[in-house]
Amino acid sequence: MGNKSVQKRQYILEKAKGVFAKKGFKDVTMQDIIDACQISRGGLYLYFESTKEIFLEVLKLESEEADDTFSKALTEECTGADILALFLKEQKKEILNKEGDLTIAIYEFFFANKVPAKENPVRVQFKSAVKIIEKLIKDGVESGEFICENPLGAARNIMYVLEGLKVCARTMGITEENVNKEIFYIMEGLVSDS
Amino acid sequence: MGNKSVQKRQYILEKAKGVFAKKGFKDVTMQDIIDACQISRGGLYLYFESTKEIFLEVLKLESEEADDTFSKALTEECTGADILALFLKEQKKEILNKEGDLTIAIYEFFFANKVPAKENPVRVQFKSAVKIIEKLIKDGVESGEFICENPLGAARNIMYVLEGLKVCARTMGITEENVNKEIFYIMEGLVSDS
Amino acid sequence: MGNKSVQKRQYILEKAKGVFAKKGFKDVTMQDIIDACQISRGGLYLYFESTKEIFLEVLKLESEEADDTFSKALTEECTGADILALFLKEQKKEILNKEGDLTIAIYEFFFANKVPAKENPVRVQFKSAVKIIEKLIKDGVESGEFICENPLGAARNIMYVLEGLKVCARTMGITEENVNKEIFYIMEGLVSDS
Amino acid sequence: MGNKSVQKRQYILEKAKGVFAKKGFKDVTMQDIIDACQISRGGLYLYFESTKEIFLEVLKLESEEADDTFSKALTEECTGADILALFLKEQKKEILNKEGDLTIAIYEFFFANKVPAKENPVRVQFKSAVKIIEKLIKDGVESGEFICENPLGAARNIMYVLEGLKVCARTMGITEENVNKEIFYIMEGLVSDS
DNA sequence: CATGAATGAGAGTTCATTCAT
DNA sequence: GATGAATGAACTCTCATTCAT
Repeated sequence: MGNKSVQKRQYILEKAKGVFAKKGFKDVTMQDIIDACQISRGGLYLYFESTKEIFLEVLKLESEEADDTFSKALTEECTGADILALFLKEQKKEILNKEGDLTIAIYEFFFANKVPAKENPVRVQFKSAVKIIEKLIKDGVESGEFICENPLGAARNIMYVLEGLKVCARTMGITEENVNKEIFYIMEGLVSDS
Repeated sequence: MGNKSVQKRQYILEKAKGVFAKKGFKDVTMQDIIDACQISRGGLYLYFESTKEIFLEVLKLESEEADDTFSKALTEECTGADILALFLKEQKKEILNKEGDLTIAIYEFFFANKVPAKENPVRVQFKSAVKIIEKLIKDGVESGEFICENPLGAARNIMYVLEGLKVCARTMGITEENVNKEIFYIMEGLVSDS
Repeated sequence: MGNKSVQKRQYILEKAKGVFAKKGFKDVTMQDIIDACQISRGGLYLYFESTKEIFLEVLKLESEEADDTFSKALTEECTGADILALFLKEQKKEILNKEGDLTIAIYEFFFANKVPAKENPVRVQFKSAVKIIEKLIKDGVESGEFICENPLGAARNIMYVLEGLKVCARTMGITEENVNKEIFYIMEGLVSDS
Repeated sequence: MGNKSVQKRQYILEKAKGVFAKKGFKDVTMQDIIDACQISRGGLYLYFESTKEIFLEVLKLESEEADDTFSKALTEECTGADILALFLKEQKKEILNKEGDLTIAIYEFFFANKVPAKENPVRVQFKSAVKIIEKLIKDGVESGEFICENPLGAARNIMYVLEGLKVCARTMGITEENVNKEIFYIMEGLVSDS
């Protein structure tokens, strides 16, 4: 149902995003969102009927924004290596930004909610990132910046490392230096090959 | 507290482990553990006062067992490459074994409970694994099986990839083939270097 | 209040009647009636301020219609026995028609809402039915169709039996045969007297 | 589960019975029963999980008690006519006792909860009452106190009249005189037959 | 007149935690 | 030591009722 005021809906989703960023998924109650939005119980239920529904909507918004950011980056005049470096820098921020992004909430949610592969936004985003990185590496190889015999394998390796860093940052703690080292290791592997 | 019967304590921890493996951390209630152990409410509280405490004790047991397994493997007469392959095979099993190990519980727990680095068992285990892999690679290089200029970097890379695979397996689903490809990519990087 | 559009008022009452027939009285919410009428919340409150008020209005309409039906039957050229048989046949239908009439709603309503005897529509209808049946029996006696020393008593007995059948049909279930037997027992008592 | 203290269970059922007698079935909340019992929320849920379950248990108790009363009456040395008169007197009390018995609650409950015929306690009790009345009439006929060609029909007629009286008493109000008249009409039909 | 978003009281349910036995 | 009944805070969800537009 294309219910109620669109602005309020957006407003709720924004506030809810903040809550999920702060508390993950499982600990978030409708009450938390009510408090964050300063609205009434019934008011919230008018728009959404569970934290699950709200979370999925938040994710939808997020992925749209992410797509925009990515497209913008790609349209700018840069070499593959530049863009990859930029991408990794962004990822570094995300990896280290322990409170304030949805990573933990996403993990918690998808641990508990099995979603068919094709509709799984995490998977979709992962796969599209792999593809883009592969493309960037290929560009870099063509322009002579990179040396790489298996761009797809390298792209996947990069994505899994980033995912590993993200989860380690949130379970065991990680320093910026740790991340730098990994990124350096990755770039090194692409630049020289000996 | 050197409390009560040690056997019962162990018994509770074993049963609790099964519960955590099945339900993660956050969804586990004291009642779940009571049911699994077939003991009384008060009986459980006599030994532990929260799921958190129980979980940490379960982890302690786990890491001791893990250490044992590792040591045993290392004492056997094998080349570095063999042991690494064996290790990766074990990891593969763990990555794909989506239900029945503590991975999700561990993630959920450490997302929510920040533990000082040195006492953080996940971190401790991660670091020790890195060290061992580094050693194995060095051995492999010495024996001519591997070519690697930066064994520590490679070891860390491997561990982050494995962590990435583990978390991806539980959030977006992963096939055995996916894991095989990643492991192959890693081994390939160690064997050939061109 | 000679409020607003009379048509809309009637329209709401008709739709509401359907809702009460389906759900009884207590389970009906203003939302149910809103949905049935496809009008707005505020729109409904403009005409009625509670399900109670709506229900009483629905009953008023009903009893008017019932009176009409009865009068029509009485004006037709029939013997008392014929009309009584016709009346009982109608009652049989009502007794067995478990979903789709207001019986349950009426019971639920008047269980909870004590209404002064003279204004109580159920009572009014009951008493008028008794009077009519009494008249029919007297007619039947006069014409030699019936034998009955106490027409008023018989009329009351008939009405209580019918009421008993109605309530039993809705609490314990009743077959058509059960009803037939009772009606037969009643008619038998009027026809023969031995 | 043969849970917890039997006394407390009985205690709750007794108090709950009072609540149902006072408020019917649908209006009774768990809170009402909590208040009546002066126990905690969780305490109540320890024994019962819904008003429906509680109500069914209350009914069970009731029917056991009713059976006892009946048996006792039957074992006493009385003629059929005496016992029938006694039974009708009891029924009169029940019919007029508008607040304080479960009649309304029973109606409300079974309007909304269709129960398989054989398990339906209302039906069971109704049928057994019919049988007993039939027996009493037969006894009366044998001893010459009654004249009746169709004891079963008469018994059913009596039960439906009583049911009708009960429901009318609760929807439209009924005086003791009304009930007396009906009982007199019934007894009259059994004694004389002209 | 009419709309429907917004409110908040209140019902249902679950669980960590305590404590008398 | 061990038991499990009892407590009450916290959550989810629903609805009658109001009110700005």
